[in-house]
Amino acid sequence: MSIQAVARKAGVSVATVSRAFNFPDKVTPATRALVESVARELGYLPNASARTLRTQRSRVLGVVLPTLLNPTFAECLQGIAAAAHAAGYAILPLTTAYEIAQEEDAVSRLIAANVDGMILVVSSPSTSAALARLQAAGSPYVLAYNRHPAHPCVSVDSEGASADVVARLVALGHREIAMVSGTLAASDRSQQRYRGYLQGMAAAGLAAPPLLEVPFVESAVDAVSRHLRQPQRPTALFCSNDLLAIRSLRAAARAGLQVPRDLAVVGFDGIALGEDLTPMLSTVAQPNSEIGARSVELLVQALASGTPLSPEAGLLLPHAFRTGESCGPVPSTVA
Amino acid sequence: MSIQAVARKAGVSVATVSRAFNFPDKVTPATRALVESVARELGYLPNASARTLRTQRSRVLGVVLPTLLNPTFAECLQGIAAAAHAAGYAILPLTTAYEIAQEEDAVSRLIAANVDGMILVVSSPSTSAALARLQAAGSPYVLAYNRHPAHPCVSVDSEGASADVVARLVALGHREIAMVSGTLAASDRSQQRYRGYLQGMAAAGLAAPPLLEVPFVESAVDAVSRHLRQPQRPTALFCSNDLLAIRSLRAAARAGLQVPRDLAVVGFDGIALGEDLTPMLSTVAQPNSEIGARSVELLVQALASGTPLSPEAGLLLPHAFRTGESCGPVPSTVA
DNA sequence: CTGTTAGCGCTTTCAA
DNA sequence: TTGAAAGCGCTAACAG
Repeated sequence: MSIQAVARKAGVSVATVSRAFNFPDKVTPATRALVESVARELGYLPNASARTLRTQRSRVLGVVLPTLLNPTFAECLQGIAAAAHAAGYAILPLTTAYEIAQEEDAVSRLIAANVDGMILVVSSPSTSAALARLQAAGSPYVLAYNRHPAHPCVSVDSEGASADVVARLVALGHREIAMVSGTLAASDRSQQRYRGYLQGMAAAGLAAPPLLEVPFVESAVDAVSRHLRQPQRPTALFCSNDLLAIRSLRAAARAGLQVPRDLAVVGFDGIALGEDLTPMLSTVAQPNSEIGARSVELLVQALASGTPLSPEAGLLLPHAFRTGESCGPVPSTVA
Repeated sequence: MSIQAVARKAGVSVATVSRAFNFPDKVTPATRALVESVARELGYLPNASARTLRTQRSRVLGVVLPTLLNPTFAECLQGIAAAAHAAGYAILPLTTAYEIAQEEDAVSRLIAANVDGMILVVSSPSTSAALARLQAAGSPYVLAYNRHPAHPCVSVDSEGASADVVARLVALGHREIAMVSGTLAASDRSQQRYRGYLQGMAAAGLAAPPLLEVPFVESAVDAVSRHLRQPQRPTALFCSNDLLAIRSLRAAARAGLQVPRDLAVVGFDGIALGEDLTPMLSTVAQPNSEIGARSVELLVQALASGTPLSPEAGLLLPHAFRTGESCGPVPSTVA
């Protein structure tokens, strides 16, 4: 079903049909009505590939995310999809499984797909070849969750938030506060969060125990519960993300510890599911959906104005400490 | 960066460049090497829109899902993406938020995007206008999770699995088994699961209490906990999906009930996160990723052979009862 | 206000 | 084995 068929059946030229769709007020109401009715009758839908080829604009935004299996990114994508739709853009999401090689591949595929711009969550902005390629191609983009002075980013102050978490735990009487993280090298977020933790500990005059780095998330429960069985176990666990926090909750149970009575657990991300757990997860809630939406807005705005996005255009969105039930005062017997 | 530029720089015709990429053995090794090196040098990437326009094939598969906020579908999409990639296809996922109008809209957009085929999870196959439109357009498609004799579907035996859950609960001594479900009308899966539950109850000679239908998932905890505070409360809850089961776990705690000591809770879906909860969720585990992957395979196969997919080509994949910790025998004081 | 036409980048006959 | 050229469906000058 092509524009030709519609034109023929309506007895007008293809240009008129095109105008009727793209610039409704450049044709007489009568023609427009005629074209519209014929189009509907024929079930005509403009061919996106042809339009893209001709206009050099696809009205598609590429999205590069680590994984959709972490609800954080699923929530973010939700926000991206909604905002993009509202702005008249479609999205093309690709996942990288936290692998650098896949980041590059994703960017290539998106360029080949003629996306007008991209929103990406990369592992590490400073070392990303994918970003270099993007900049070289002059393709507009925004980083989400990442934070780097040389790129436009939409994120929260992970470092500050993490330091704040430590301060809260300290205020609750905790002094043995350990941090649990996934592979530090896998994401700049975890590095920032760890840095914030160290700052918080230093600010409280506390010595930070070694980071409990859990390379394979699958084995997190084992690793953490083993750690919790040690005699000088921490009284509080600050986890680099909510998925890890959930596993830590399980690790605590496995080690015979009751949360929050025997152990405080705090996460980071603010996934919706955390609110449904028992105990409800205490966490640093990021506005995941909004991070996505604002990224889109920034990008769309840049696309409309033709101005490339400068790093200064980036946004630092507010986070909130979500007071759940997995975090309480240190037991007096220990304190 | 177009094929023209590569051709010019390599001193060959565009046809040769095209062949070097699409039919490497239709050009001499020397020409191929030349073309490849020039292309790499120039950073040439074939323009997908142009190719699609010319060949009438996009090598893109459309995907229509209710939401990515339910890990079930995120896991499924993961499987779809992997299988599609392996088969040389890209995917274009769209979510409908369980709204019929959005299903139609999604199908339209995917048709306009020239997808070669679609995988969809619809609300109800028998009443879906989106499916009717698809069939009219002659576009190949597979339904995932849905089950209907008139369409090719990849799913599990929800009904049988649900009846089996009831049988297991009965074997554990439960007689007061209630079912918790989202809006029944919103999905054929919940209807099948409810039907299976009723069958299971009937088979055990038990009277089924009224279905506890929770229209708004947000209020599930309130609704269920209220239900659990009634004097003649059930001793076991069969939840139509894992998200509801997680909320029921919370509702139980809210009602002062300990799981599984005072109440058994069983879910349906088998989301990965269920295994990390405490208590670990007992559930009917569907092979979510495989459901996606097999759907792709079916579709790709049909695309390759040019044969339209018949309803009989559908697949019924095996499910497994995942024995977690949220489900145990009925306490002797009650039995 | 409407029509004619060139051409976006690519693949694919058809000839050489 | 390679090249010339048509044309996929659409939009945007330009002309009328």
